[in-house]
Amino acid sequence: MPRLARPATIADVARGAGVSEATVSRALRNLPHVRAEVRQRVRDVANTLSYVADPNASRLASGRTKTVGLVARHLDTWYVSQVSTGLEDVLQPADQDLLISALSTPGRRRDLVAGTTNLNQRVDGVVVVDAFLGASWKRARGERPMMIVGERVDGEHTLGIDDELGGSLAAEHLVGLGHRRLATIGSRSIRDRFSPVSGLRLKGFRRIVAEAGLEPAFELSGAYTIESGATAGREMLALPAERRPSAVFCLSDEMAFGVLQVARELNIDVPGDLAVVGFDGHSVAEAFGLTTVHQPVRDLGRRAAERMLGLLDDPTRAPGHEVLDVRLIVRSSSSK
Amino acid sequence: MPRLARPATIADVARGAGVSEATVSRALRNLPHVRAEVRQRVRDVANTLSYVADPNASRLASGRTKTVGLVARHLDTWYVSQVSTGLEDVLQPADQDLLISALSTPGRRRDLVAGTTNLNQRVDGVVVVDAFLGASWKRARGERPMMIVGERVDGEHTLGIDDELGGSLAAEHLVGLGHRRLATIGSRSIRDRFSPVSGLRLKGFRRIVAEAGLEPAFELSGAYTIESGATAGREMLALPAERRPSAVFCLSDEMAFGVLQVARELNIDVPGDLAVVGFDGHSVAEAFGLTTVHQPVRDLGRRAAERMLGLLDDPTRAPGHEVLDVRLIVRSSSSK
DNA sequence: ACCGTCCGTGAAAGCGGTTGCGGAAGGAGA
DNA sequence: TCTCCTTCCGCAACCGCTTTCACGGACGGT
Repeated sequence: MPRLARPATIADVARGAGVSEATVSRALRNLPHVRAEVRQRVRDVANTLSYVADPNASRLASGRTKTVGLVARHLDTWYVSQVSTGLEDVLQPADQDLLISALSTPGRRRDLVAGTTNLNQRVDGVVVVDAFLGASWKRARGERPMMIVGERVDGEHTLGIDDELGGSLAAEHLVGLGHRRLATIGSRSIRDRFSPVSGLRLKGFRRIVAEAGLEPAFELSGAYTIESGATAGREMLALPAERRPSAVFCLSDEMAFGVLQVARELNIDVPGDLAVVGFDGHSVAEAFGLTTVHQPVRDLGRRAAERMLGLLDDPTRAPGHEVLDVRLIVRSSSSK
Repeated sequence: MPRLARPATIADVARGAGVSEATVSRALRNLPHVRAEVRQRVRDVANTLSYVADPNASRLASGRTKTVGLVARHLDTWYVSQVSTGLEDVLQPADQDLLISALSTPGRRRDLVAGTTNLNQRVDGVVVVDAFLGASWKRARGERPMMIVGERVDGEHTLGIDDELGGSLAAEHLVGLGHRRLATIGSRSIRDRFSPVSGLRLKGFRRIVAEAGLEPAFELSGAYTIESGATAGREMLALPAERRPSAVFCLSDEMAFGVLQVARELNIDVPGDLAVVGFDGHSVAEAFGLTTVHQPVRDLGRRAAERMLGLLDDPTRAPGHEVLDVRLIVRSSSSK
């Protein structure tokens, strides 16, 4: 059977089943007011013609796109790729497309508003990840439902982890091991551009450290990349051994990888001379024995998709924040 | 100025500029047969109304979707995420959307045919990555242009690296270091499901090894994941030291990570007791000092997108295969 | 001057669905 | 038997844009 040059249209199905186009439309979408027998006949005809409604026509007519948009600063990070995989896990079975849009491409850098308005008429809802909302978020949302992953914003539909708890878990672990000279890498200030996530992780970390009567010896900034972790690590480890921290908490696993790299280069024993704790539960963390605060990133994506589907169904659903579990995974980078 | 509840339509612009809808359409798409003065006036009106053509209406009317599809077996691999980033690099400036579709979601597993037909009427062209084509590829392509990344298929538009050369680079390096007992991890047979890429890499490796009068001591299979690398590594390293290989070539960096993990667990010195070479140029390979055959994955994505744009412009363009460079990056996992 | 071109523009017919509205058929209640 | 609902289904009006075709006027050539 040769492929039809042009795919079948609803008119073909209607003709084949001896009903009107309207009835075909209703039958195939499981709308009421169609006799069971007719519905089945329409289905059969549609099947043999391998008819599928043209999504564009359908979108135009109904106004619904059956697509959700994902906007992120960067697409090539582990975190974003995990979230989008989680989204697909539930979106695909629900017959929803996923349209991905980065805020920064080599050429230009767009803000969140531009990024989401770019999605106008293309998506029914958007999930925002790894793109912290500035003052402009209200405009950004526009008319359609929006889910925010990784950040808590009151009055919005958000989803994330308890970052402060995560930071405290790392601190408890290191303090419990007897470390007194502690460092953090990630973000110097609570107010910088990586807030609020960094701020919360640091807050939790500092709280435990303070309760132990200590204070962090170093607080280095970092951009969550391997490279920036290495840079911070180099700065930190250039000090003479007695002034060096004995343990470092990196706000992302990738920065921790950078630190491990530098430690290896400088022949500094991990965990003997330096204990390292990361944050994320990156898929290669286990391979390198990195102790880390694990967050269920793929599950964040799944859950975000589920709630998005709910919102598409009923946009008036009350906003709220949902928290998924974090846990510390102890490996050889912090204790033998 | 409050946001309009309903976005402006082409009729609004036409009215505002005192021309017909047809002229607006032509003016805004830079088609000929519009007086410069009129074109500018239309642009201005469109701007103040912040009018953007509804993509669905436009797709329906023109038949072009301005979207390219990406199909892959899995979305959460480093390779795919790099390729898609490269695609976005050039697609976004060209005002093309990228629609991503996985062949395997938790629920179901679809074949390539189902995967691409799922994209029917949604995309103008599809790029296939990490999804080796079986006998069904002819049907899979359907009507629209298709770019294949990472595999060479005669008569198709393909793009990749010289996998055989890559394998030989790894072998030359290890043989040159004096290793005599060599192992490979990746794919036992040239005919298995990871062909043809694995087969070519192994072929290149074996050729050099044979030229040195040797033959691989072990050829273990692996599924390109960290986990499978660890499994193979455990099997290989369980042997007494004198029967163990002194060097291993992993067909992906992630498998190499698994091997490094096991080596660390077993206190086997790398590279002293075991040299490890990977393949890919994974972003964390440097952090862990992994010697690897680097392939320009993001560039593969960029180039694939460029050629796809060309194909969309002129689908009759002659098919062909294009090869990007690989190079060996020597790090501490193979030599001090 | 006359005619054939070419340019700029508008009218209108789709593209392939969705949906409000009304009519016909059939069953329930009086 | 006669209303009055339901239930099922078709008619036709969109949805917002693209594109073919026709037409008037300007222009160049003879």
